[in-house]
Amino acid sequence: MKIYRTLRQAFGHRGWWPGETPFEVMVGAVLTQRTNWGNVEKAIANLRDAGLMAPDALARTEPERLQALVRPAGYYRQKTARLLRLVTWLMDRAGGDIEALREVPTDELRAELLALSGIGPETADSILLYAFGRATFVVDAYTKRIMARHELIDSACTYDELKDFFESNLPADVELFKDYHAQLVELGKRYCRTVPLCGTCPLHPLLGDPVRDEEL
DNA sequence: GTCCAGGGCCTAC
DNA sequence: GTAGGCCATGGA
Repeated sequence: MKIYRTLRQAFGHRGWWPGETPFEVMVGAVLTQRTNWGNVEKAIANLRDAGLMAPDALARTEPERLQALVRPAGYYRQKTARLLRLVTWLMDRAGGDIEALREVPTDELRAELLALSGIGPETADSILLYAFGRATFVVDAYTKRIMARHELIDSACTYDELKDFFESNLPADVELFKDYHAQLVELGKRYCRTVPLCGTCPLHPLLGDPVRDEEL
């Protein structure tokens, strides 16, 4: 927990995923794919203003209308199709009620989400962690970049390998996983965009001190 | 004007 | 199995 403690000390608790409801978090997870969050917020506001931030209403919306609302988030044709598939799944599976999925095992839900075209590992795990409250670690571009730059992982490792690396070396705690991922994104945004290895990065002082798996 | 964001899919070798 | 192209908008 050395890395986590260091980040948390630097940035404070983040907890993080903007969204008024679990359903909005789920929608945001699709809209934010390869997209700046500022653009996602515009699309979310459009959906909210149109009264479509609810599973049943969204599922019944015409694709053409949805495309116009989702447009600011980019890739709007793809994202419209992805949102409709996701919300249709939620309606079919649980009548649109995320709470009703409470008894379903996480692995099962993950497999069902991944089976939807347009929902890959990161989007599925974001939904599981931040919308469904499951202890699933989310790996994103920042996570991989940060871990590789600090030579904690092989830069060629896969999504699942990196996810397992975190999950097998941390207690399976939802709040910890949420905040840890948020911390890594914050670090990535501030220090890990262009500079290969930045001396002012809060993790920098740890480098002389070999970081072992259990010190994640 | 150029770069690129909290991915994922499809196609070619 | 993996590299490369494609999807699209808006802010720096």
